[in-house]
Amino acid sequence: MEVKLPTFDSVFSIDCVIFGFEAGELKILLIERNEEPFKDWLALPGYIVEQDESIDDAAERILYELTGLRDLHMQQFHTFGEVKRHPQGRVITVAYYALIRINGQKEVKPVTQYAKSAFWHPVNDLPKLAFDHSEIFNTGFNKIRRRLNYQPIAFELLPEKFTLTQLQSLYEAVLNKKLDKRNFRKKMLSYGFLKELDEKQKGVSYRAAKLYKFDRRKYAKIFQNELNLVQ
Amino acid sequence: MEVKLPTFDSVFSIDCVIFGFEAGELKILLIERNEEPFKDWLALPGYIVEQDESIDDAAERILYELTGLRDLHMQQFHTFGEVKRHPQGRVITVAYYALIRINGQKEVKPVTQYAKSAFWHPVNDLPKLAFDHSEIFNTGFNKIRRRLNYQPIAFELLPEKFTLTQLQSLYEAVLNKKLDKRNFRKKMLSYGFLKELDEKQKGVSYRAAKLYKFDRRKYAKIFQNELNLVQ
DNA sequence: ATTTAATGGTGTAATTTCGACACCTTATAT
DNA sequence: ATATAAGGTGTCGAAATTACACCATTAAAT
Repeated sequence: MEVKLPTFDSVFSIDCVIFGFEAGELKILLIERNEEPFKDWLALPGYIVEQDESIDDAAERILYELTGLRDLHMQQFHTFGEVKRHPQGRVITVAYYALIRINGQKEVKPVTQYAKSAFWHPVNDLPKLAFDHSEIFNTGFNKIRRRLNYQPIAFELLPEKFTLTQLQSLYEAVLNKKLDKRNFRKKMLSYGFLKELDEKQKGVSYRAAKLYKFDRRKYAKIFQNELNLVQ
Repeated sequence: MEVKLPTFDSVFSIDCVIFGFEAGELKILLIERNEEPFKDWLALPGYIVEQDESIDDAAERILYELTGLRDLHMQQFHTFGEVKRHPQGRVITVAYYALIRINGQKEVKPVTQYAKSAFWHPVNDLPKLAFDHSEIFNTGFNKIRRRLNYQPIAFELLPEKFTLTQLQSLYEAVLNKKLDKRNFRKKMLSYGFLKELDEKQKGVSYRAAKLYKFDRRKYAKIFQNELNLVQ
């Protein structure tokens, strides 16, 4: 049985591609839709912008309502405006991304009923998503893959204290290629924005690695703008 | 006397930052507005997206109507969605840029009455623009400045046949720094996508320079993606 | 015919960066 | 004590980058 739904005119919406890194894998946040169209499908967290909020504010609000996550540093990356991208009417959507630390984050959980659930899903094995969300994801993934090379975004995905091996495996996951351990360490340390801590990794059944911290102040001092972080 | 104007609800618009290069200077296309608000102000070419056209199509149409230019390769670069950015209501605008050859282009001239005139203006000396168009311009300028380093966009701004000095002065104008002549030539030629022609510059009162052409095919063969074009 | 003015066009050497490559060390579990 | 698993480290050749200065060519002016 098909449900007949009202159509509407011009609407702005926001869709979010939220990246996280866990167990050596890059993941994104998906929701299970609880509304037509595409009820029960998996989708990117997204919803409609209100009249009296900026799109940046809307992005924060919508992500919170659908996942319970707050205060992420979201960044707009592309606007999708094909006429038929939404079956019910003209919806132009501004896509945002954010990078977050999965560990230490409480469980993600929708606050509204528009979504049944929210969860992390590896980027390597994504199902078909609602609307044009697969395309939105691909565009966003390409953006951060490139940005990884000239902006220090990796550190937003790692815990505050991390090992060089973790950092390297994050680069390898995003760029999808193996990097040389010695060259990677040499280069990363040469920038001078990694602060070596007096602490070591805990709870591993092998030699514990030194922990490092990203020193945002030093980074800002060294580079006004940006740099080539890898090869 | 103040004119009272109707307000409206959610509206999408497009604004265009069209770059050109002439007489060693980088320029953009401005229009003189013929409508409230900001009647008589200078502004970026821009207007409202129709219900039944994609934003990419709208960008092409609007640019044509306001400047008479057609078939440019326009690219979206950012969406501006502050609540108060338009005095009459909620207008979210998607900004596009394009790079074009000014020479050989017929004079730019609006086709509709929304604009009184359209003309090229050097980027170094821009007046205050209507709405948030100064901010839109700055964002766009930063984008192409970065893109110049890894994509062959310079050739869209130059005539089809150009000298190495012209190419260099374009890079200098966009990056706003002096480059070394010998190193610049060495590097550009080393890529292998510049085709040396059997022709020379004409009409100059000094030694004529060799002309070159950008070989798009070779470029595509050599680089699947992109590269660092300068230092 | 000669000179002047303006830009065209070219090479080398020192330095830095990149990339390939392998082994010993340390901590834990058994 | 031994096995296991990852941590951590240096060198050398190749390639890329940077700094740097002078002669050549053309047209215009004299």
